[in-house]
Amino acid sequence: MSDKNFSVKNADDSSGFLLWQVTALWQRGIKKALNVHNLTHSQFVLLASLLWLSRQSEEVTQIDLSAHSKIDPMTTSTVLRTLQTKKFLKRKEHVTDTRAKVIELTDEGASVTKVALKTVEKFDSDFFSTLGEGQKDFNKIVLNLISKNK
Amino acid sequence: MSDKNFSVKNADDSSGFLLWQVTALWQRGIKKALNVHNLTHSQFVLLASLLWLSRQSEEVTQIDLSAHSKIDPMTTSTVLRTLQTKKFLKRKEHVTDTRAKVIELTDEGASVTKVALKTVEKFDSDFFSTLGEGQKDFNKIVLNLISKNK
DNA sequence: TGCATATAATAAGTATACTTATTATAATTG
DNA sequence: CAATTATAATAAGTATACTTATTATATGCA
Repeated sequence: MSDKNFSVKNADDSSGFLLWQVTALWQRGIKKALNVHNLTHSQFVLLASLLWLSRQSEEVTQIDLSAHSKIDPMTTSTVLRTLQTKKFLKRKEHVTDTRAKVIELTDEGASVTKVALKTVEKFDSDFFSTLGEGQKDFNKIVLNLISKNK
Repeated sequence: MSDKNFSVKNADDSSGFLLWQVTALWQRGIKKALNVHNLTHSQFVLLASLLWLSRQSEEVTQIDLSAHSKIDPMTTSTVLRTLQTKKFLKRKEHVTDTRAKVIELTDEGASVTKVALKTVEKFDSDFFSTLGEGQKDFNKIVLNLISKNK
């Protein structure tokens, strides 16, 4: 069963493959959980980012949202327009920077986001519950990976 | 800075958000690394799965590849046709099950896969090197998450 | 055996996620 | 202050990743 083409005996020894698989599993779960709110995961992330950033700043732009959510600017633009169509947010002209758009949650958008936050937090709580106290270690490891690879 | 809508003080305490972010980082890196072979990550995963499964079985079908790679059957179908166009594999009629297609690597496909495997292993080795000996723990944790959530 | 059920593949449609290139405008600096 | 450089947004194009529905065929069991 050994093969010089593969450095590991089986896929379960490949951190990359495992990371990819667990994320796919997590994404499918989140997708189903958010389905009841008629939101995709990216839509939710941008809404939650907007809710978060709106607490500090009056004028949240698309690039602010892209930076905070880590969703690339083009995708951010596309998803925000979808969310505008759904009437969850408004995109206005920026007062001083005419290149930029100021994004604001509508009342409905804020409301949906807050409910969806509970859904996602519940899902995550369940998904990672098997880690128990080890969840803190998991977060530390992943944060380390992120900081070393960005 | 506290807000009853958010259960955590910041996004760095959310395992789900962290998982999503590190995977996005990993995916971007893999994408760039595989770019020199003119392969996407999904294409690579299916090719590597095919190389792997071909060692055990004469007749590897699309559903076999889907199950092994965890890529859903529809996406598997689409990606395999792209790989067929690239002449990296052939899709033949199954002898006994006429619903199924038998997938076989071409010589070029096998060759590309083997080189790409080295590229991916090198990338993963670098990406996870910061974990040091902790990589085994990481794999264990992730395997646990996968088995408990599937 | 014959039929209900399961399975393999895929068509069509929606929504990311990325790339490169473009437009418009800001900001910096010689 | 004019010229260069950087930035915000997005058009166009490619490739997943998923959903629901369909077609064809295989399989299990009464």
